Amino acid sequence: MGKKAIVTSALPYANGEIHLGHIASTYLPADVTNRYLKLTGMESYYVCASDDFGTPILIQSEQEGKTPAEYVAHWNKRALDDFSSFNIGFDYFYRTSSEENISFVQDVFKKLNDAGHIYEREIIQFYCDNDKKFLPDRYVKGSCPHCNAEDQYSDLCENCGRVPDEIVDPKCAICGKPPTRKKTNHYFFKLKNFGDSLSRWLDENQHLQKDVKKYVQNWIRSGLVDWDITRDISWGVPIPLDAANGKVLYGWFDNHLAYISATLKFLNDKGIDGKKFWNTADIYHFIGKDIVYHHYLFLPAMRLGIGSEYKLPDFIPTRGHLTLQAKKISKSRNWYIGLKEFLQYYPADYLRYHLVSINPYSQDDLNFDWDDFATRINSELIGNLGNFVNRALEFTKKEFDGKVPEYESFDEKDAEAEQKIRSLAADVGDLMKQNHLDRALKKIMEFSSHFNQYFQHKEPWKNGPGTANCVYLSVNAVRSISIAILPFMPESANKIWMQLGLDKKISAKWNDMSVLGMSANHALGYTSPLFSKVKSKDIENHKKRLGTIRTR
RNA sequence: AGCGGGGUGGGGAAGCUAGGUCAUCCCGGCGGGCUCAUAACCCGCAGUCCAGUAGUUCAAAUCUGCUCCCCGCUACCA
Repeated sequence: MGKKAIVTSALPYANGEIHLGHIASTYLPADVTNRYLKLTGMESYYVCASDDFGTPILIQSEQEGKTPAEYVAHWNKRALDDFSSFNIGFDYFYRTSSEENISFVQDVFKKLNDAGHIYEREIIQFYCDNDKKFLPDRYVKGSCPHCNAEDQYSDLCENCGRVPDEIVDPKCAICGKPPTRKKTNHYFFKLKNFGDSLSRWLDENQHLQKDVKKYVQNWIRSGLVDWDITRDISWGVPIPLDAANGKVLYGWFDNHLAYISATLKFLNDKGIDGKKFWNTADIYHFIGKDIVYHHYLFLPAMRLGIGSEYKLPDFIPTRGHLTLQAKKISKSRNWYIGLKEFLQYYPADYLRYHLVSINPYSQDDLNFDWDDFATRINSELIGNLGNFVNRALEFTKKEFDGKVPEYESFDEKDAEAEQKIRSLAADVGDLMKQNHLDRALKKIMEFSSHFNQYFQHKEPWKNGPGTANCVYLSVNAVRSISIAILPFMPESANKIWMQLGLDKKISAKWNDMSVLGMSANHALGYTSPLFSKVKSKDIENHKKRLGTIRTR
């Protein structure tokens, strides 16, 4: 690991609210990682942006009678508000429709074009005379030529799972009228040119997940297809060629370039050489498994295509999708939970705790279950961690006037407890470095559990010999917990810090959690339980809301 | 159809990439303890021999083959 890092996560598409699925696979893991990296003393920045362009946004904004720019401005702000209330701590949140990104993208396009990686070809596209629009695949519906299922998108039949070569009885998805076919000139990116170099990059990068690599290598082996990067619409980055005649670039050509352009804007404004920083930093792109292709093929190919002027990613942590009550998330069936809604019920840290603990470092899907949520919060977060923090601090208040006692010589159990503190930073840190955030969090819970046992066995309430040691070590363990959970549950971490009578915000670094930093006679602050329990009656209500159509 | 991932005590999950020290963790059940702590916490017990089958091996949940059953993905769709 170097000293600098840039952390990004998949860009939220600016046409809807953030829900639990978004944060579970990308934003939360990225945020936890960024906070961890900062805590270890690295200069790490978490940069993100709203993804503003594309046909769905154009059509939706028209239907709402807004300009696309107004429309995306609304969702950009809404996304940032929601993320902020969930303590996703972006260092910078920008947008793909920014001037900086547009000119950066056009510059990349020109460079790729000059290097011979772009060519022009005439293709036939569906065109709707009624809506006066070319219709990309998602906007044509019809019957599947393989299984005859009706009302299928022309790019994928949901019934048989195959990709139709030629959809039967095509209809415009917007107005329902049959489209015509029209010739149009499109620009293509020669992805074929990059098969070997992509394959080599995948082999050489030791940080990428093995299963994802295998998946992508299979794809390369079966032959890459050149990539159509053109859209015949008005809302996008204009292709910087006279002959392009107002055509724009496909959203997936421009959006990931905002990782770079937003970073440059942010760092240059701070007076840092952004390009130099980028090329000497560890680059992390956190994504969900749905966009593996874009990040393991298109994105690196484009960076290779401009001579690796900006380095390729070191880490592309890829995680699975979230299901709700074991069923796929679906907005139209109201089978989803908006982030904003969730935060009206429970504190951000509850969700952060739960989502990290059920989220492995793999492409496996993870399931959000309301009962499981309640159990985990009540028995683990509160019963184990919250209880230990509270009992240790309360006991000190009651029996030692709120002051950390002087310790005496340690017995075997004390020595073992001290050792747990000494090794915590390394134990948890090892897992963090490997991106195993779920296991790291479990390690912290094990630590807390050990101290519950320790406290129980020492029976300090009987005020026998060794009581002072028990309290001294327990209060120190609370301090360790506070630092350790900072990346995961920043609010609770700082709350504990204050209860310990330290500053308002944690100033310690990661390794400080393995130091006995609470010395004798230090006075604790105001203490109170950190969490309150999740009630089963509320859980039942939350479950009922799923799947029912809400009126607003 | 192709590719990928799974099937572990009543429920939910680890472990399996480096085979033995593995049967672990949480919930639930039963019994006990403690009373500092949010009826929290601690201790103990019952229950699986790790989908099935055939192998490799001194040794397999962990490797290989086959069978059955689940699930996900499939390029311009974020």
